Amino acid sequence: MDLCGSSYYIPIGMEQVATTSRGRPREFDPAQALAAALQVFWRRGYEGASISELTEAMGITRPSLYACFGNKEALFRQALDLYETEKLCYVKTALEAPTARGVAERLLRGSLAIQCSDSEPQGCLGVMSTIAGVTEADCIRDEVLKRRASSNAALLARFCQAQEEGDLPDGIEPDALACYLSTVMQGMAVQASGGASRDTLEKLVQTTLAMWPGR
Amino acid sequence: MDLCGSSYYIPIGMEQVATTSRGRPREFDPAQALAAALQVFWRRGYEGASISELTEAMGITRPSLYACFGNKEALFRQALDLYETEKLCYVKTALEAPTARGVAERLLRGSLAIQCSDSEPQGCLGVMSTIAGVTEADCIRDEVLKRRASSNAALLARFCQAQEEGDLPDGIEPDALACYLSTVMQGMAVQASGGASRDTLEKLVQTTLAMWPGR
DNA sequence: TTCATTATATACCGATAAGTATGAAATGAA
DNA sequence: TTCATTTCATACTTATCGGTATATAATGAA
Repeated sequence: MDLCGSSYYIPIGMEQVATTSRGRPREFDPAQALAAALQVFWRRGYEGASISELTEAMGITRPSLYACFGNKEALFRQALDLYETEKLCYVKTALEAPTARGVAERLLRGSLAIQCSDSEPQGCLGVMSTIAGVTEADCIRDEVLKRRASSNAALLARFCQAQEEGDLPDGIEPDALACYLSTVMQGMAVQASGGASRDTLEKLVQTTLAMWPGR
Repeated sequence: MDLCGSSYYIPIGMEQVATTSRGRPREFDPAQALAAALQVFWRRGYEGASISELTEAMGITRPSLYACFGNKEALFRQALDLYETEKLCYVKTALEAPTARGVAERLLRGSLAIQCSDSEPQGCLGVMSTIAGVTEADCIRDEVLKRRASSNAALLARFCQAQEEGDLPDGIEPDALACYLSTVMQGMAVQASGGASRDTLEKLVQTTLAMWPGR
């Protein structure tokens, strides 16, 4: 796979900036095409998204897709990257909340906001990609699980800090709480995928917070 | 589609019992074959399970599958029926617990037991089938959502009763609690699909119960 | 035995999947 | 202009999908 030349993603360690290309100029914007691909993966899942559907949504031809993004799997990874930076950025700020309960509230509300957008698919791309593809590309599943694990680690670290600050509910360990909160968020994604309304999920967030000891 | 004669599933309203057939006798046990099919659907999801994989696991040929079960979708529905009667039977007894908290505990533990079997796939067939197939056979998704809704209705009814008995946590409505509990169980299924260990899920159940007000 | 009936095995069908070969078109460099 | 380079458009490849046609084998009934 040759990703040199004027390819969109500049190989690591190339001293020569690849913005000035020599041959025929590309007629589409890779960033825009990738955003369109993300929407398709988000709606259909990895296996459910066919190359034909992707190219149509991206407004490019099949060989252009392969030349620019490598193959379906590589395209999906790049879509995942975009999803993380654009949609999961709320996680970082959520972890900066002053209390453990505040972290939970920000995470739940952030998750709600993504999954109930009127203009975007319902549900969570990550949850879809681990569940849907129990068979499929195992590497896809592993990739998503790896990213999820790193996110969980950050949450765990935050709750460890909370424990030191005496900020956790009685008798609950940081890892247990992190796992619990992740689970609720993943359950929320399942609800959203199933077509749950924004009101339903709003109420779900409220209920979860109501169950959280020590308002 | 002709399902008469000695077919396994006797058409409704046939006065003539179909157990005594006339032609060549079937060489496999439909119930056993269906159980094998369930395992495949459970591991792979509806779309992920190919007819070839199904027939191999069922130990029958392709035309036998179609003759006996109709088609892939009909086979899946029958597998769902089997899943409900064999794997989801714990729901019924769970609802008979004396307190709302007892209902939750039985549901969570029952769910745990299914999803952590050593001999069977991890995760929940129902959750897989709604998430995985956001694209795929919409009718499959709708079917599973319909069954889930009926199960949710039963849970809601039980929590309404609990409310009358003054058995609900303060300030929490029956529908909110039912939705919350369903969500946690669905999140558990996501965790299980992702390979979470039995210990992890045990702890998750404990944490969820610890969050439940009023021991 | 003869025949209608049902199940089996094999080989096939059209559709679609992911991925690619090939030649024309558009650029910068020489 | 000439040429190496890169993109684009069309058409193709191989594999697999769900589903079926067809012929043969095994049974009960007449």
